[in-house]
Amino acid sequence: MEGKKLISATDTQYSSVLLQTLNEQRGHGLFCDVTVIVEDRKFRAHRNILSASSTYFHQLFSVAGQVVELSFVRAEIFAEILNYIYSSKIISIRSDLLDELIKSGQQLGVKFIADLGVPPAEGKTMPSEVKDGASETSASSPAQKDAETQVSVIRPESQEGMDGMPVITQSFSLHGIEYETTKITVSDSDDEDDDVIFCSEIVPPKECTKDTNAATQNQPCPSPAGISDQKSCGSGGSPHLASTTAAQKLTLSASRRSPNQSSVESLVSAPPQHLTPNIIVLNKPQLNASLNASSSHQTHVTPMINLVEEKEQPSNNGSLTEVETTAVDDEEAVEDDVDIIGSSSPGSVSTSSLVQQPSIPKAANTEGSGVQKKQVVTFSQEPSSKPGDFKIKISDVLSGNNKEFSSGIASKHVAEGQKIITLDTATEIESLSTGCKVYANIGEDTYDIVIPVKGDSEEGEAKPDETPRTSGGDSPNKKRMKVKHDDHYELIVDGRVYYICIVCKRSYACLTSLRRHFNVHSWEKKYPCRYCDKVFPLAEYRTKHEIHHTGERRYQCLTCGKSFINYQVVASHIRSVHSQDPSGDTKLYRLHPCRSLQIRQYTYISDHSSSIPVINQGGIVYRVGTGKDGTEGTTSNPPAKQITWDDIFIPQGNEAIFKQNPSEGSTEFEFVIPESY
DNA sequence: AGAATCCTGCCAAGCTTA
DNA sequence: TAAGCTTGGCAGGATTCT
Repeated sequence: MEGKKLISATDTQYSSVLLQTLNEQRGHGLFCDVTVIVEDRKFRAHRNILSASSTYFHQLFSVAGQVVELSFVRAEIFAEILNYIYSSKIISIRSDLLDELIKSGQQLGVKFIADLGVPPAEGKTMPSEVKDGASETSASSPAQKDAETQVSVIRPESQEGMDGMPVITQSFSLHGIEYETTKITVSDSDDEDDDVIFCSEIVPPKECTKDTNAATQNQPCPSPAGISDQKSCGSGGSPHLASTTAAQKLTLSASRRSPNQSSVESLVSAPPQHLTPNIIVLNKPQLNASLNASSSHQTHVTPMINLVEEKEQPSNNGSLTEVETTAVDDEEAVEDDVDIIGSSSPGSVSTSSLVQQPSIPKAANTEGSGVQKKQVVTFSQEPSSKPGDFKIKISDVLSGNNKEFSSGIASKHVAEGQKIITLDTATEIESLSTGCKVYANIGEDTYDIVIPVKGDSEEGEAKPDETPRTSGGDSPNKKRMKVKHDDHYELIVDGRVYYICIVCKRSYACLTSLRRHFNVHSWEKKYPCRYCDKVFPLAEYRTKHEIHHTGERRYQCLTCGKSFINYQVVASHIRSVHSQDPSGDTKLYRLHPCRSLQIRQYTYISDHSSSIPVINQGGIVYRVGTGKDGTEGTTSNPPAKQITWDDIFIPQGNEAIFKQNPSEGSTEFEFVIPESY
């Protein structure tokens, strides 16, 4: 059959064209399905691309949602990395950024960039020849330090055979060159309509003082086999993909904290297998912070390693300094319905790790040294458990002696004693949460986790309210359940439930408080000042801020009649001038109604006049018909007549027109602050 | 030191859903 | 229509900034 031939054709341009097209799409935000938040910038991208280019993203996207936040890389650097990912080029990056770029590349598992850190043999100069070999030398010492130079780094296609090693072709001084050629300005689109899921991390990456083995970083589909390659970074709590063994990680996080790693326990990386983190390290939540009503952003590492879920490496824990764990079924260790992932240093990508938030109370800080303890937890799956419902039982928790904390070092709240959990972890937890992870304080600094009931996962994903009372309506598609509210964990301390922000680990007694707080992370809503460019994550912040623009003085001292801008000032005035306690039983000040902007968009001013003023988004006041003409309640259809605030605000004489002062009667509320953590 | 901002428990009012 | 949820204001304190 001589007539039949096999013909092959290769489009040599295809890959580059494809990449270019993708880059263009990225530039237009087209088909972007992930938003990476770095510092204040949002980068839209395609998760497929990122995951194919970065081992970090590969793991991260196994569990993360559509929005991830990176805290270990600067926006400027990430932009370069992203440009590389979408263009295969690094063009004219300033050499003084090279170190950082390389480091970030390592952390993100972008092989090419990470390999730039392989020190050239000559050290200082940027050789134009191909570097080679996956040297294991320190990545932290990339040679170039000249801040005045820029370096163009390209990787000629002809170098394919070089196994991906970067080729630095030029080194020259071009300080003035703008590197915008390939820079794509990703629109900071506020895709609030996106089903945005926030994934954040507050843990600064640990320095990887040792080198990461560049040659092994690029594992698009990391497998356990690749894990060991990262061990070299262990001492530094290595960044990306550091898949050290559990023991290593624990040892790391426990015993070694890089100085710059404020507050944080290193995160344990998840196993490469998607959706199945082997290890979960839970740091002590910030319960103490909020419970102590003070949060200071202090660095410290609370020593807690509270829980480790480990898989297939049971033997590793033998050397643990802090925790011993037994393996637990890893199924759903990170529930896939949790789209909010606290992603820490890259190593923790796919874990549902809890990270010590940066703002750790001083108390927690100091206590660190003292609280460190071994904790032995074992997990058992109760027979009655539903699949996926893992109970954690404490077989032994070294009882910490709180008294030790009262030593000088110990902070206030520590001195006052930590609350020690007394509940039966498994049972109480089970009764309290169905939709989210639950932690229980199982020791003075140790919290436990219960994996969400798998059976509920279907609907649990959309279940906003995890409280058990959501009895009825199991319809998975309840409109009401629209939002994924996996923004918190529940922490049970002595039977009391606290809501722990999944991102920063702050604890809240009220879920609403947490929800409100969470916008600080997600920025799902923004509250811009109408007078300046500032934007606030909470409406109240904006309101208070705007007061400074308007100069409005709503707080009036009843004793002398002076008006002040806020409570603090009037309270201070009352204390200092009148030597009285403003928070006492008798009202010593009057709060006049807000004159400017505090009327909700959807509220009316309950005036009896024929028309009702309404504030629209811009703070403009309109009148709308009172009738049931359908327009009421909506501010979106601004009716004709515009009025001013003075039209609706009656500059009171002295009689409090607004008796309504929610604070009245609310000031006596007893804040049950759970012990003095 | 004072101002500005942030934090968090609580509340009330409006909105949504069953 | 009731219950649950969302939103935003308030108190009172803490923290950060100037």
